[in-house]
Amino acid sequence: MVRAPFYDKNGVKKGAWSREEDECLTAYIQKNGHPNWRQLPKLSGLARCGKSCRLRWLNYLKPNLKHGNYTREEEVIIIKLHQQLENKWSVIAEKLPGRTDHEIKNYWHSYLKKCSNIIDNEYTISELNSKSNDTLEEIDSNKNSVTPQSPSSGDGKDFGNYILESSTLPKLAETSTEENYSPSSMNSSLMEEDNGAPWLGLEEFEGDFWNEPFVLDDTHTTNEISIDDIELMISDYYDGSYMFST
DNA sequence: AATGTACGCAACCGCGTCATA
DNA sequence: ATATGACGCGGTTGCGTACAT
Repeated sequence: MVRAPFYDKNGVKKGAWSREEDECLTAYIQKNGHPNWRQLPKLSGLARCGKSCRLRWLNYLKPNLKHGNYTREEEVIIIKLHQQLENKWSVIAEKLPGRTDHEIKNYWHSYLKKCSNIIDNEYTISELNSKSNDTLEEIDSNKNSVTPQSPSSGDGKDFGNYILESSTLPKLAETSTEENYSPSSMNSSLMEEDNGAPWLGLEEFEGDFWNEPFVLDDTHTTNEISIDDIELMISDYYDGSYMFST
């Protein structure tokens, strides 16, 4: 799924990271931190460029990162923030604990972009929050014409099996071999339990997310964030008075 | 069963911004 | 005030997987 490892003309390794490299990088950073990414490969003994090390650490090795299993709340937040902020992924990521701009960006391009077309700027965040079921059924019928697909199932076609077959953690547990290993397994003990099910299969998806008034569910997010918070954050962002913080 | 196609994940690349000398 | 280096962000690309034909 990822690029095969190779060495460039300068002897710098590119492509997929091995387990040994991940362990080396993790151990070094946990011991020494990362005051200088450019020097880090030399000091840690990795044949990578600093940029690559930084990317690997921030997006995959850093503790407490969540992978996959986006909650509905997270998805709606991403869609609505993107509607207002466009491609400011780092800003959006700050409001989703455990998510990285990189992952959100990928998720957007692979899946949410399609969902956002359904809402398509017709509803404000507050409107989404207060829609009656009748009105949301209208959105639902529009949604059916778009036929969104599963984001994490490899090919996006087995949507109905999303939770059963592509839920990230169980899958990683099964495939954490030398060849298919994922660093997420290394961090599993550090990751908070992910209760959130993005969709409960196709049938429940159709009758749940799109038919129920949007209510942020605190059980799925570590940072409490309300609809009002989002709108305030967006308006403050544009007038320069909002300081994004975690 | 073999081949083609679509898609997602993970990595790389280029450029803008910031800090420092 | 300017030059340089490092970092961070957003866009793009490559490859593996799964479904369709």
